[in-house]
Amino acid sequence: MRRSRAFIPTTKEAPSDATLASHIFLSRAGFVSQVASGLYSYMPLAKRVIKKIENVINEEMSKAGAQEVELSFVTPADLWAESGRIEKFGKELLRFRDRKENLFVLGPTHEEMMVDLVRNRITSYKQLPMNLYQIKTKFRDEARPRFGLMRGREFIMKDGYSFHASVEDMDREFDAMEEAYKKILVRLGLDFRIVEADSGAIGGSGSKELMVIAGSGEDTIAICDKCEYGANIEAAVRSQRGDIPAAPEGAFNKFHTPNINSIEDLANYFKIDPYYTVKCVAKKLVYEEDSEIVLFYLRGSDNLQEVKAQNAAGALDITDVSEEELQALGLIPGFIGPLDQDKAKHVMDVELKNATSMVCGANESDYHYVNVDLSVISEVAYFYDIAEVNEGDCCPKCDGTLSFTKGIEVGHIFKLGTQYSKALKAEFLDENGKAQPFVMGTYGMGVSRLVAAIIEQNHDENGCIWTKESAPYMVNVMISNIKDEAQVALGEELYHELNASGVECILDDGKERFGFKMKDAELIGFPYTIIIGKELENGLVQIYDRKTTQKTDVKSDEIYAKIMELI
RNA sequence: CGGGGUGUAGCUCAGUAUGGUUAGAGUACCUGGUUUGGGACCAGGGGGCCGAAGGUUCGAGUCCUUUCACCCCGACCA
Repeated sequence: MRRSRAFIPTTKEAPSDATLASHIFLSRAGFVSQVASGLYSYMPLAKRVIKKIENVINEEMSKAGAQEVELSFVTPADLWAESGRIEKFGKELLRFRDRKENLFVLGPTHEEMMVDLVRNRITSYKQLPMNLYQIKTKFRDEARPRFGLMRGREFIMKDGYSFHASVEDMDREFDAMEEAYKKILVRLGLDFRIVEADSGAIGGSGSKELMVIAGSGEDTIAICDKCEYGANIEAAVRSQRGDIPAAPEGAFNKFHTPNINSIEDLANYFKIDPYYTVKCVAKKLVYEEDSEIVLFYLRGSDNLQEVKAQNAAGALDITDVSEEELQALGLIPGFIGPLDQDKAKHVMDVELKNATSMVCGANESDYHYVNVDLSVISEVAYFYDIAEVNEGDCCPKCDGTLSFTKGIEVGHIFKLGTQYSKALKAEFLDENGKAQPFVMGTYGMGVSRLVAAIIEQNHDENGCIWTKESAPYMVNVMISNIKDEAQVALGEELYHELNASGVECILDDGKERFGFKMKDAELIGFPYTIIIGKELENGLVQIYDRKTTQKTDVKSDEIYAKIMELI
């Protein structure tokens, strides 16, 4: 492609609302253009990158034995009613009626559609397993789209669904998909981590997220410094703490603790480690029909993980509670404790089971109990892992230490089980001629989000730095002075040679000056730019490596061989 | 969905408190010239229903009402 003919509208300034590097650079370099909230048009460069990513996905899916299909974007609302998700998905589902007044939704994900496709077509265990996927535009009417391509309403996603005769076979496929996804991200040149995730309300026996490591990521993940363990903070667990502080001594007693109503004050007052205090976090749990206040108890050194808390209570939602609401129940904020207390439901963190030498609220203003032995209630209390892991905690898989990092969720794989096949009555006959619902797995990967994630991880102050497998063009042949005939001649020759060799390249034949062309090349982020400039008089050209920003002199008659070697 | 903000040239923004020539700048674009290794310079030029609708007024980008869009914080996000 000739730069002079290409539709690559680069700009010096970014849209005022762009804050993320990917949003700024993809806009400035002429990859995308916003048309409405969460809606973007892809210009030629972006389209090329998307195709690159799709190719990698297609190749790896093909190797893994998955088959590509394409389901209609507009999906009948009936199917969503059948699975019950039309309610659950709520306003994110964009609904509309056709001229015959039939209700449709724009597909935000395609479980129902895929199950509908295979039901009554795959009818025997002999036809299983089956893995079908598509790469397609999705639409979710997000309450608040943001961050450019990272969280749009319309986005491109690869979504795959596998069908199995047994849980064991689904597990096997799940592992195979994890491997395939790993290969895709490795090929795209990304630094990522596969982490354990909260399965959420959708259920299923397990799920993992593929996180691209980037400071701008919206998810916090805990990773081990020694082994492969990694988990979303919502799901992260830890092993027993190694360096347990010395326990305070003394006998059970009730102490006057005037105005001591925070963990910090309490620990200071008794000169003990917060580890030996009991923290109470009150939350309102919302269920389908009603809601209630639940008290969550943890060690003072820990914080409540709300997703875990919500799961522990089996609730749909978890919200904050005001002091007034607590007082209305007869609870005294700052002095709530688990002993002799039945005003609200309790959930105790597993670490409190049989804990001794604890200080906790006495459910009486300005009083705490000390040296409490919680084994007295360990038989009857409800224990659940509700603590959020802290940085420095012990890895649950080895003796390493956990640390936090931010990640961008670019993939999510789920063990769905029979949830959808049961709801939609998608069954096959097993060896015994008995009807069974399909055991399913589902595997998603955000294609347009990957475009943004690549840039989040690979950019500098001057612009994009595309990885080799994702670059819209591998080589930019830059003629620095279009009026110099020798430069033009070599540029044209090289351009034709590279094209003939199947190298994707741009010939920068514009009339701009050197500095402008360099800034442009850096902004767009071609992995290599061949600078044909004034050194040509001495028989030299340069190769500019976008990643290292190094310029290397190469003899002009060796440049073709050299660049072919690099790419 | 709650709270806040902004809509003026392709883009980034002045101008709006106090209504009054022909609505501005930078950048981008076009023409001519100079320049040619880090977004260059000079001269000339095109480009606007001042988000939309209604109202007040002799007169509205500016005041009033309604409405739409976009953005930010939060909630939400199989």
